[in-house]
Amino acid sequence: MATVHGADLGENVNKDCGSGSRGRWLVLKPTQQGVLHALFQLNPYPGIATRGRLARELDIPESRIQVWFQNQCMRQLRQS
Amino acid sequence: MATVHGADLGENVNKDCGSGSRGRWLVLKPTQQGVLHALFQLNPYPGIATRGRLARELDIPESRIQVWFQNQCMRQLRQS
DNA sequence: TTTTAATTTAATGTG
DNA sequence: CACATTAAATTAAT
Repeated sequence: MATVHGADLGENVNKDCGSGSRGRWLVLKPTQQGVLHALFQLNPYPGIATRGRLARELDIPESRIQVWFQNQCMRQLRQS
Repeated sequence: MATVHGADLGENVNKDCGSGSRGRWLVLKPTQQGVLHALFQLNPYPGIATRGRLARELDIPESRIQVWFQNQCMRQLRQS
């Protein structure tokens, strides 16, 4: 077995996100993705206030909200 | 990277699937995945007739139908 | 924006 | 057809 991706990241694959039922590393649940996607269509560039509220509502750190919106912008652009 | 299976996968990354607007290699569309998943729940082991009909309905080769069902079986088992 | 790393999925090969 | 494994793609995060 060739460990192609054998990166020694140790235990950095967080075990629980808070609401995460499956602790893979960091995966948003379909429900959370749905909310994020819906809000993205309304406003691709939410302010800190909106992000904070959303973070509390989805029970995930604001950092991830911000990252998700950034990645979503890139994804939308690369679709074309 | 040891190419253990000296298979000629070099240029086998099809450029256009026909129904796919983005011909990367071969990705089933959510619609097709939905149909396959639904049928899998009804019958995980469809015969050649059912596979053929499904292949024509989804407009994809029967081979891929068969492979998908095999992989789906594995996935269901590995869930636990 | 680019890259890295983890996960998933389509496909191949073997028993 | 079950099973292991590879290659390509997706996605979260730096």
